[in-house]
Amino acid sequence: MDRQRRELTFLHSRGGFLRQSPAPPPDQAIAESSCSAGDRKPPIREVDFFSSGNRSKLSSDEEESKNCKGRSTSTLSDPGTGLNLLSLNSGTTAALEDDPSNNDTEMRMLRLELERLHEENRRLRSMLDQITKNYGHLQAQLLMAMQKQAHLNQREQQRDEMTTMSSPTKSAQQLMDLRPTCAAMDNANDEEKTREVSDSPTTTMEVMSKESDHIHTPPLNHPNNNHNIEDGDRTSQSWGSPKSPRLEPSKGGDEQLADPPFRKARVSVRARSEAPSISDGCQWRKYGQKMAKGNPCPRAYYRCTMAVGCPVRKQVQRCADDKTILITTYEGNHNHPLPPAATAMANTTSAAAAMLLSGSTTSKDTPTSANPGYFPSLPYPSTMATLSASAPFPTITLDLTQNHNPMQLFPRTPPPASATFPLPLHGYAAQIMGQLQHSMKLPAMPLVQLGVGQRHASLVESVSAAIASDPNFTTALAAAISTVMGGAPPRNGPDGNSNANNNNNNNNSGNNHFLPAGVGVLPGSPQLPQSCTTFSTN
DNA sequence: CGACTTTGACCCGCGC
DNA sequence: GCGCGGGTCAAAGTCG
Repeated sequence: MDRQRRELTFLHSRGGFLRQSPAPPPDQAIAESSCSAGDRKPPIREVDFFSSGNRSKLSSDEEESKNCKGRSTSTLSDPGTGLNLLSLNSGTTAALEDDPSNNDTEMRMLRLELERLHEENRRLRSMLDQITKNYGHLQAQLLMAMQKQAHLNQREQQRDEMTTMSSPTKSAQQLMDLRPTCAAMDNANDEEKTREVSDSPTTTMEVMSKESDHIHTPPLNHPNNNHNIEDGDRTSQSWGSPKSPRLEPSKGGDEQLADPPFRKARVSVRARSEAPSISDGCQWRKYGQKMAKGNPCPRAYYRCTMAVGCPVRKQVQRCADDKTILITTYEGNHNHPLPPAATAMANTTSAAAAMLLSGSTTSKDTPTSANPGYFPSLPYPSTMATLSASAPFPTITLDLTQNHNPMQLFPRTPPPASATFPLPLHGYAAQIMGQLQHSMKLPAMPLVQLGVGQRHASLVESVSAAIASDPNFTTALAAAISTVMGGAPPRNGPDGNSNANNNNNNNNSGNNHFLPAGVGVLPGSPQLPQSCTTFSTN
């Protein structure tokens, strides 16, 4: 646990890199085999760490490097472990220098081997860069295609409604209802987006974020949409507040507005916490509290105040059955950089939301409401991650309250071939899975980029299987959350979340571990597509 | 004084 | 149409 915490802390501090790095290669398991299980380190992290010139990690890993010394020679001979081998360089070099018995020939061979591995590493990294670029281009193209399709559908429906509706006021309302998405789908915007995609030197994730904003919410940072920032309190209604009628026309009508990217998903996380709150690193302001039916504990409503107009909200409530369980709900996408402490949670839950949304694409017509498990036929325990499309929102529940033994909980049957984590999951999910793989020390899950045509169907199964079948996912998620919770001393920092007068369980959560500006901040993550993280009330 | 919490009122969707 | 419940608003109060 301490190790996981340390790694996650490191992940936070190295957030910028991690978010720009694709998921670990499938041969990670092979690469990790060069050290004993206890010495395993995510190899790609090490490589990038080396290249980034950050030496502090060296000292922290000095002991592990020493542990690897004895094995360095034999390990070096494995050409398939190039990435990881570089992490042993210091130990290897030290071993070579410390042992005068090595003859020159052996030294030369080892150095040659080292150089070869360096070269191979460079080659692999360039390949990785290329793949990342291609991936970004494909994502952009896919999104643009989806947007155009949605735009066409919208215009069709708009035309239909204009002809069928006799009431002028109703028609006007319809037009208003469609405003957010129509504005986002404007041709001018399309052109601009095209330019963004093709010309912008931003990272893939940044492109994705911009695209997501165009799709799901009026782009908050768009000069033509400043009203959304100024009108921040209303943003939730404009992008589909539960009580908002604006997106309701999709109900019972065409499925165009129910297109997955426009649907609102929830990610529900149940976490056991004696503390009054879960510190997720964000800054929240309480704007309401209600007594929910069937629960003696009030439900508190919070709004993200880290940026003006940030549409993210969360609900916090204790479980009626077990008051040590905190059920917290996040909704919406941050429109601002997140501190590292918040990034882990945001990324994880966004990934879960993305999974859910992707999965709900093809299953929206299936009767899932009464079924707590989205895929009841799965042969895996689904107690830790449950997908549900129950009204009004599809919800994914991550139950972190159960004390799972990762060894025992490995799927009784091997995951099906589809239990992969497709990259098109908005990128982040794959990254997070990569991170989780690191922290879970799992054999690498194959990351398969599916073709667009087979995306959704496979996605549903893949994601569900990946989550439901792999308790380590939520175990690592729990580790991440416990890092946030445990690593955050109960203080009322600059976030201003003073709970002294909070006589309820409304925890607010706000302790921020702010780093200097830009350090470890994920530029893209706040705009994750439909990242609605819900600590659900079930 | 600004930021935050509290809390009653209000809005809206939904079911009957 | 009405009532219920979830979600939000906004004025008043609190705190540092």
